[in-house]
Amino acid sequence: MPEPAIIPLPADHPCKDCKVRPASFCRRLNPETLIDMRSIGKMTVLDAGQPLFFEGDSVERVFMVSAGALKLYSLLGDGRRQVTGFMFPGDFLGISIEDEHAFSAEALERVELWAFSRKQFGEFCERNPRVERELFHLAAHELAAAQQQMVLLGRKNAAERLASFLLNLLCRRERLTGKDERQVDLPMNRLDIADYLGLTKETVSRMIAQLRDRKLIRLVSQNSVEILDRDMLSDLAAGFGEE
Amino acid sequence: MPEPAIIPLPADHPCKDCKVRPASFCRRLNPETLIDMRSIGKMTVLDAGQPLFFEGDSVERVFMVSAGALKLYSLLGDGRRQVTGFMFPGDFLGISIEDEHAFSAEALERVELWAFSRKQFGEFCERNPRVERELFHLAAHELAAAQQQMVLLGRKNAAERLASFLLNLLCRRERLTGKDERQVDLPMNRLDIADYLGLTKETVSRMIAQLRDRKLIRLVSQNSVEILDRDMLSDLAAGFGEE
DNA sequence: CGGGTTGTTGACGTTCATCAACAATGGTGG
DNA sequence: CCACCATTGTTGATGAACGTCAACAACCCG
Repeated sequence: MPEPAIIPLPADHPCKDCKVRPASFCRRLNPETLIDMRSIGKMTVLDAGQPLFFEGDSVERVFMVSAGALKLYSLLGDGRRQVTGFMFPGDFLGISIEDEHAFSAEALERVELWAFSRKQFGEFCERNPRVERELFHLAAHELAAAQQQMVLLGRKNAAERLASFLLNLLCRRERLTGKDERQVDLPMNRLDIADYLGLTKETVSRMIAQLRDRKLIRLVSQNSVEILDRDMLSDLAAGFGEE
Repeated sequence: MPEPAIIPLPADHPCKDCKVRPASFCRRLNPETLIDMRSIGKMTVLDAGQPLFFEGDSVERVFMVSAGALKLYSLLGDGRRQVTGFMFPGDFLGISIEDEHAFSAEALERVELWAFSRKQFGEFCERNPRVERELFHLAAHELAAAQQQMVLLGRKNAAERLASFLLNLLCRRERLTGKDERQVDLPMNRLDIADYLGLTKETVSRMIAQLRDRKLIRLVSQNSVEILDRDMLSDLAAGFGEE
């Protein structure tokens, strides 16, 4: 099994469009912390479609994504689904004060994770006081992202939701690679996107087509989009579509 | 100016309907911590409608609500508004790793707050190592609530949103009073509720009327609701409406 | 190649938004 | 105490955005 890569803390790369402010870029723990953690971590691999845990499962382990992508989701009583987030390399999962997971997590593609038992992780936090603060920063970043998603779900129309989503993915990719990007890969399918944006897969499909026809994006393939007009897309995402 | 009351950490009062798990009840700091903080806090009062800060303002102070209620909101480019939360006694505001507020805060009624300068608060955290952990718990609770709100905004219909909202307010009230309650006060107007639930004020009005006609609630006054059938309301809120 | 899965497009329906009129409320001053 | 008026809430008629259902097309992996 390969040694999982250390995800570097990116330089303060400005997130051009998603309006997540610089200080909130602490989604990743800093590299020193990660190196220390290496000793207690255990590598785990999931194939596409495999669940990592379900909503309601007891929280046994903490994970850091090393490669691949996952989706997080909750279900309503009659089966309606809301995807509450996607996880990419460097992201943490399962850090919780709760005893039960508040959502389910499932691999979108082959995923590599570092797994830490809750106990190990707790002890590690004891030994490394700064971790507590870093965890708080992680949570604060997630919270800021969640608030933006509330604005999206509560007040944006379908086209604006798609634009926001694509720009968010672009920014996350840029944070990973550390350079400007024009292309976004979509490891999730249309239904996952729909359940993330509070739409149906048909509407997602139509809106992608609309953005394509408006020459804001180009479909490199079904699961890869090139951003053609980032400024227009950004204005659209922020609710300046018509003015 | 009156000494602000210390909000007691409620006993592990089970939140019957909102499905927020027990461990996440740490929205409030524990009483000892609060007593320590008293020495560095400064009392502030706002009248109804007064802003506490705006989105984009630099974060100068940290607040704890002592009496009254506030709303938090974000705006889109063309003025569409999403209320991202309401704050009640015991809740913290402005704790942020960011230099700018990510949302605006405005008093719904007369509000009393304890204010701490960021510096003072930072020093206080240094002197009291457990505060860091408590802050993490606060953030984790907010995050869990935000994820539930995403499910609401993404996948619930208008009646389900209203039901969830009323039960949430009921649970928060029960946590404050420490006993079972049947009645909910609504310090916010219909437009605020609408902007919180991703609806219009007309739809909010109609849905309140619908829940009243279905005998799930009773309107004590325009701004006060009695919960008549908590179980039915809870099923409705959780997406078990028709089954 | 071929069949199952996923994505796209069209026709139609439903839910909620919009617009408009009216009713209730509450604070103010006569 | 009540009349007045601004504000907020309610209700109805209509419309638009998005959901639903269905058919078809593209993709993918053996």
